[in-house]
Amino acid sequence: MVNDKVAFPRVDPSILADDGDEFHFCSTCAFSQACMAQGMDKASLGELHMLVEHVGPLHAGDHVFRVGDPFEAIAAVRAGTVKTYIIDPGGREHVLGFHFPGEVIGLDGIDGDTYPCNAVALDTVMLCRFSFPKISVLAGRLPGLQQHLFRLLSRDIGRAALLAGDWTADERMAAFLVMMSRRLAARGFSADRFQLTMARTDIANYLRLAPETVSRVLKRFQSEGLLHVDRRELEILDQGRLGALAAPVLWKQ
Amino acid sequence: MVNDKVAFPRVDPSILADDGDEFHFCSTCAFSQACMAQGMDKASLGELHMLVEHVGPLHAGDHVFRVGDPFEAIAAVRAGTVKTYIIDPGGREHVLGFHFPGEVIGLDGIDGDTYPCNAVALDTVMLCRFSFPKISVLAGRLPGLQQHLFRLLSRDIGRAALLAGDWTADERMAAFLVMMSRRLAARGFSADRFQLTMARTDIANYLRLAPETVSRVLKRFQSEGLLHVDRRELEILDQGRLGALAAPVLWKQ
DNA sequence: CGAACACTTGACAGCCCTCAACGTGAGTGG
DNA sequence: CCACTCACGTTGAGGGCTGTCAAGTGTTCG
Repeated sequence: MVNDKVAFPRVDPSILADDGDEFHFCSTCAFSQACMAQGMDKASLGELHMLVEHVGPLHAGDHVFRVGDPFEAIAAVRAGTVKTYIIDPGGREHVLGFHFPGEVIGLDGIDGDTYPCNAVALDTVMLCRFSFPKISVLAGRLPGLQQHLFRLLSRDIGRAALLAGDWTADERMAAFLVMMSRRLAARGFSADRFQLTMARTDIANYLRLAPETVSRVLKRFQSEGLLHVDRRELEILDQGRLGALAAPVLWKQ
Repeated sequence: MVNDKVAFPRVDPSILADDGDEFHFCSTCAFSQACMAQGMDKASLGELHMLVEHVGPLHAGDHVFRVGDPFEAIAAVRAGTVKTYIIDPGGREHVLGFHFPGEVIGLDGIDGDTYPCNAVALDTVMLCRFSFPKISVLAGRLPGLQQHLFRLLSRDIGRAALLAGDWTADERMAAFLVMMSRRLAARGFSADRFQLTMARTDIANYLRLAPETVSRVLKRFQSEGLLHVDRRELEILDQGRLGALAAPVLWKQ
């Protein structure tokens, strides 16, 4: 059974992470990166910083928020992997996404007053939490921040395209691995060697495939020399061919 | 061959529609409805109104904007149907959505400085055009408007879910018809009788099915008494059963 | 009237899901 | 240290849905 602890509504401010402090954003933060790049001045960054709360560590199975929890904040993942998912009336789980360091969760709550999905830690997770009412007010005064929020939202609309097409199992799997590699590389992790922090069942659920199909495709990819996989340890051996397989799916990005 | 006229960048302000004027929003406008409902005051509405340009009429095949056009504005559909689509490197068309009166197009351009898709009129179309730089500045001063823009964006994230699942052809088709019925009904049109303003090929492309499958499913639905279809004229005879078929797809909405 | 296009109908095959059984590793308790 | 358990993952057989290919029908428009 999964851990029932819900971490988001009950922040423990005494537990702070080590690479961000009162005056420095963590180096991987989705907000500071984007804001800096867009020329937000130091004062603005400072104001943004006032809103942040460090949350964690959460452990595998801990929930960040659940369906129906009041929508109060969005959060950037600092470390670990967060899975967002919903349970349909038939009891089947639908995985909406995986969120790696530097990425933002909770955006889809903006349309309502409660979260529309569950978010659970897959391993040890650290978060930066931003109160949405406060960041919203601040966005009214800082055009750069408003623009950034618009962009984060708009970007998520496009990301869904990976799942929207009627791709084959091979194309879906290749695209999933390439995207994961790119997203991790963008935050300074290795593009060729990383952990599949989620279960095969989760990958299958995300890609709308059967778990058996995920197994078979991974095995065939390995036999074809595209990659080496041992349990959840993955090494991509041929980014070129894997990218070529994924190309029809990812041509927009 | 489709008409190559591109209407959006070259507005003809002399052509105005008849149910909205200098001082009144058209009754179906997505903005005025939402803003009123959220308690925006008359003065704010007036400011918003200053930004609007009426565009049209466009005719079937006219483009509202194309991939790569500079992103300058979003628009609300006042009359007719707009199809958004992209062409992949293989030359295949992917239909992203159909947009009926009262709905907004162009939102996915916010993430960049050009439109990421094409938008074409499927029949006679009237639009209300909002300059994005201007509405963006205004949003900084009017929290209600900013909130509304956030919600419009966030809502589109959810809408993609219709296509994301691994539904059967029957479920997809039923969900498509139910959604179309609901959206038209929300703007005052009949929920039971309406025109399929798009070609079978477009529906197939949108639902990621083969055109032949769309044909077969519609025929079977008719033989089962769910609906009556003659060319592009559609009548839903059994909303209950159609809704039941669509339920697995639409349970969130 | 002819051509182009949209749509329909039929035959067939392939991909992937389902069902079932088995293998494997981590954690637990004796 | 070992046996046990359980979840996770793998492997195999079979079938159904839907895409592809092909041909035919109907409609619109020049």
